[in-house]
Amino acid sequence: MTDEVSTAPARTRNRWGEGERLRGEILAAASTLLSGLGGEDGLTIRGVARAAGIAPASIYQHFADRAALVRGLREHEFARLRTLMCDADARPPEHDVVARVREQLHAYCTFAVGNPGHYRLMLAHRDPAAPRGPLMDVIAMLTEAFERCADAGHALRLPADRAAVIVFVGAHGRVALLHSNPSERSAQGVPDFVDELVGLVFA
Amino acid sequence: MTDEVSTAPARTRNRWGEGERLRGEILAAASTLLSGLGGEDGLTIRGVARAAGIAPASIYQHFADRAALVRGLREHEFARLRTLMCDADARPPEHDVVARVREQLHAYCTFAVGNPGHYRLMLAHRDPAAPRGPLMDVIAMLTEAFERCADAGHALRLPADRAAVIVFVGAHGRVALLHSNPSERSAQGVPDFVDELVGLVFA
DNA sequence: TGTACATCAGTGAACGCGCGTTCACTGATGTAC
DNA sequence: TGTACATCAGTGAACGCGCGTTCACTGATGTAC
Repeated sequence: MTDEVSTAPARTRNRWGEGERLRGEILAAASTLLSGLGGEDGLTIRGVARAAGIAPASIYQHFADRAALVRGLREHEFARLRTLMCDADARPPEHDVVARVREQLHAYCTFAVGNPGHYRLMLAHRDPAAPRGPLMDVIAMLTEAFERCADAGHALRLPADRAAVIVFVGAHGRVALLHSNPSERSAQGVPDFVDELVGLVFA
Repeated sequence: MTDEVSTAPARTRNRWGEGERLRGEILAAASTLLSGLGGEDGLTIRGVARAAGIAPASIYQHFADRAALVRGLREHEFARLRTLMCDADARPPEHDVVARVREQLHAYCTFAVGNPGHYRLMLAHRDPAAPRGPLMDVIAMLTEAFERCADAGHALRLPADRAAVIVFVGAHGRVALLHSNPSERSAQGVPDFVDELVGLVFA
């Protein structure tokens, strides 16, 4: 049993004008912490401070309170997800529109499966200010992708926006179920499920 | 602002041999409490005791610890859900097998939409002892219902068990999304979504 | 029928803990003159 | 170039709080004789 305190080896402070760097380190530490956690709970100011090797009080120079920290982390992770999905969309040949929608969804699922804590945080949070928030971006990306499919002659059984919602919701359900049941180690079932679902929306 | 302590008006204790009744009262109080909550967190021993009008220590006569209380509540709610789904299945004329599968799903969604806290508790919990737990019962019911449809000549685009999983996962995803986004007040979207989904699995 | 005792339902007070947050501080690094 | 001062990054110690859990208890109700 190692002493966790002693493993943090006297962090050297940032130089003048580089105080903002700690903000990034705090988010990184919180992100790491979240990986070993089920969700937002357990993500405490003190815990993040421990993980970052700083004093709890130091966090308040960059985040007004715990809620602000969680908000910051949430935006941070949404940005990451968007990047992953864009990359995935660009991976197949441009004309293979069906492969592109599949890749987007697989990227989404890979992120969700690989980062349960982050995923929960991103979806479970309620922000009265931003009603649907960044999730709409994801659905919009999928809607566009399905529209491209329809334009390319791949007939849909529903309007593109409905198809996007159905597939997104299905993927979310599948992942959420996987997360709520860790004994189901076969994350492999997820892409298969998604492909099955995508198959259903095409005529 | 009323004093919450004074509103609990000197509970009269149960009579000899009726000590088990308090167990039910505790579960009922916890259930009520959960209705006003997002999930398991905030469901505290002390909070439940307050809601039930008893001393925190009294809970330990019926539940070994907080985990046992949560477990008890969970089983309690799963039993409720199963009953609702069975009732729903029996509502349409027996030969209308498609209506019966729809009704089951609507019952499921109605419960989930109307009881966010309970629903989260039921799905989010991890019990290494019972790998998939009572959720499998639900999926088994749906599989049976789809098999009845297939037998009655309503052709499926997938095997009955896959159809059940797809539809269940989709419904779960839809509900989970509704819960994570309380500004979406139109719970009406849920049954429509489910019907859309059911429509997709039939040829 | 009394009466001593066992059993039951439930409690009050205390414990140690980790939490979020505040506040006055320390010491290094930059700037003005 | 020195030196006084401002600014920065970050801290240590303390606060009050609600939590889970324990333990010795209280008082009512049943049972044995």
